[in-house]
Amino acid sequence: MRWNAVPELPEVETVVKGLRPLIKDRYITDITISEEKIIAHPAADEFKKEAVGMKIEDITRRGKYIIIELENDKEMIIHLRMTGKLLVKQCEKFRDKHTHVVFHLDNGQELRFNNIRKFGRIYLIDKDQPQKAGGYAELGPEPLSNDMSLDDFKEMFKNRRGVIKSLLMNQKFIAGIGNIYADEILFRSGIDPERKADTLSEMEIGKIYSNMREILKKGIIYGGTTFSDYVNAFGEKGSFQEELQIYQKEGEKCCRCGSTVKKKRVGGRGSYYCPSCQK
DNA sequence: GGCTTTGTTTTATA
DNA sequence: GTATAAAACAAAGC
Repeated sequence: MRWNAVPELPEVETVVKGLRPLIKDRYITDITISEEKIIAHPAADEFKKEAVGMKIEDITRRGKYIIIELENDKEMIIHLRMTGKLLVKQCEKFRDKHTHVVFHLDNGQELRFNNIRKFGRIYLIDKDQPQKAGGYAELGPEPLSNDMSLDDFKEMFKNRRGVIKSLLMNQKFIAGIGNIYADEILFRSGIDPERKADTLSEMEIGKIYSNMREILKKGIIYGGTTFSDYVNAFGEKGSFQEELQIYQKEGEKCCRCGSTVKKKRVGGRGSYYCPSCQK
């Protein structure tokens, strides 16, 4: 069976860190768009007209979005969705068939947007128009930000009563967590993914908070999770998959208690959990 | 060729 | 207006 590793916060952070020294301060000399639907805003010809000739001032991350800051207060917002990659290669190297957009740089290298399923999207916006980039403007707080204390996190649970896993994956609630890290956070917190948010004790919310930060940080240190598709800016795989304790472990023994790991659908998503450890 | 994969958006409902 | 849940959608691989 093949597994697609979807870029979540640690994977996107790894991509951004890898790309920064390769593309910062470079100029975009041309853009080749072979799949126009990837360019979500503005229209492809307009996008090209506005971005060519621009200098890349920096590359950063917000949630699962990559932000490439350009001159004149413009920025490119990139979402990899499933199976997305951003790679830098020499221009003469072979481009595979899933490379849909190529940014030609002034040092002869190429920044390539590669997306097997074509779900990823690229936006070009003015900095003061974030609402034009999909859900980018509505993102919740960054889970690793020092501005979000445990008290702030507890406060966010006011008026929340939905299932906890769906809440953690809700980008408006908190930014950057997807299916893999949500399962890992809840397993290590001993909480069933279907628990309603308004049944959680303060102590349980505290566990989620600390496990969330610890696991996401660890994911970044390990360079993200790779099953088959996700790679960093150099085409290298991460190693956090070796640290996973519950995700994709159906039928295996729980590493904590030894009982069998189960899988169920929570909010329409495949969710791995230990029935004996997670209540 | 139907099913699965996930993140986001849309729609419906309370 | 707000929160939630369910459904739709994107496309490719097996």
